[in-house]
Amino acid sequence: MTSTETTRAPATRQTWQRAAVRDLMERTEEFRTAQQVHDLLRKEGAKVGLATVYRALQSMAEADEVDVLRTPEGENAYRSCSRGHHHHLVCRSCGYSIEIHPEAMEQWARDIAEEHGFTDTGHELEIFGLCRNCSG
Amino acid sequence: MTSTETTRAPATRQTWQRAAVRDLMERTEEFRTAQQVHDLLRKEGAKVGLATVYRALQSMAEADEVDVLRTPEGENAYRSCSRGHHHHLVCRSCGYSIEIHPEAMEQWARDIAEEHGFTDTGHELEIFGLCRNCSG
DNA sequence: CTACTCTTGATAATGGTTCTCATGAACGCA
DNA sequence: TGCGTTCATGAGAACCATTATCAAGAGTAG
Repeated sequence: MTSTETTRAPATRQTWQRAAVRDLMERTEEFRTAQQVHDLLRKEGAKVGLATVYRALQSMAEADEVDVLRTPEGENAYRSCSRGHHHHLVCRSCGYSIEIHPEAMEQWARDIAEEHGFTDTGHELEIFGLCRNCSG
Repeated sequence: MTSTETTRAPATRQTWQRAAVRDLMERTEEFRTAQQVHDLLRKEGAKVGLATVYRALQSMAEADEVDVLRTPEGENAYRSCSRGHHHHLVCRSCGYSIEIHPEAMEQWARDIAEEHGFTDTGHELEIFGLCRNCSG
């Protein structure tokens, strides 16, 4: 908070690696794990380190540029998403997913929590199933 | 695969280790990880192996005797619970939790999924917050 | 009691994620 | 444009929860 206008947040540095990760994420519809992203980038010829992919996805998640989802296997999966809080309907076979915005459920969750004296609440909801393609 | 009527399900054998785990779980209200259960048992003087605790909790989860919950840190937490499908309201500070039975939400989740052509759906919902004690 | 088989448990292996740290690249500034 | 500071990178090690291994021990049926 100095008087000069140099008070900008450290602002993550712009590297081609981060750009590559962002670009890849914006080109795909499905959830991808860090390792998958890493593999895909290597296949495209981008020699990006695994740790870097992890870091990039992490900071993108913090910036709400991608959504994080913990798979039943315990891996973190990421997908580029619209801003704001929302949830997903995910195909457990192919990973195809749809964003859902359950305002009613959100309100209900808050109410339930408050009824029991809980504060500072958040929630996580995932609906899994088989999409039309995979169930046919 | 003999022809004799020995085809009964193996029926988990009754050991004091499994009994100890079950007993401990029934005495607690909060979610516990396998490692916590293991530590607690050792403190009580029960020399139970870690792998055994994992196995016991796993089979109890399959039998719906305990609920499984994946913590944000990626660990599995277990808590004895009533039978049937339900969700939890969990204090992120002390682990105190309340079962919730959101029939309305369940129906809504099914509807959303079907609307998008998804079949064989399931869902996971956890509401986290601070309980009265921890937020005071 | 015996025999058979499942369970146990110490330890190794697994696998996703994070840490380490030397090297290299970005950015601010002149 | 050149310099220096500082942050990002990446290869590999470390971490840590969980699972597999397998010999030894305990349950159970007969």
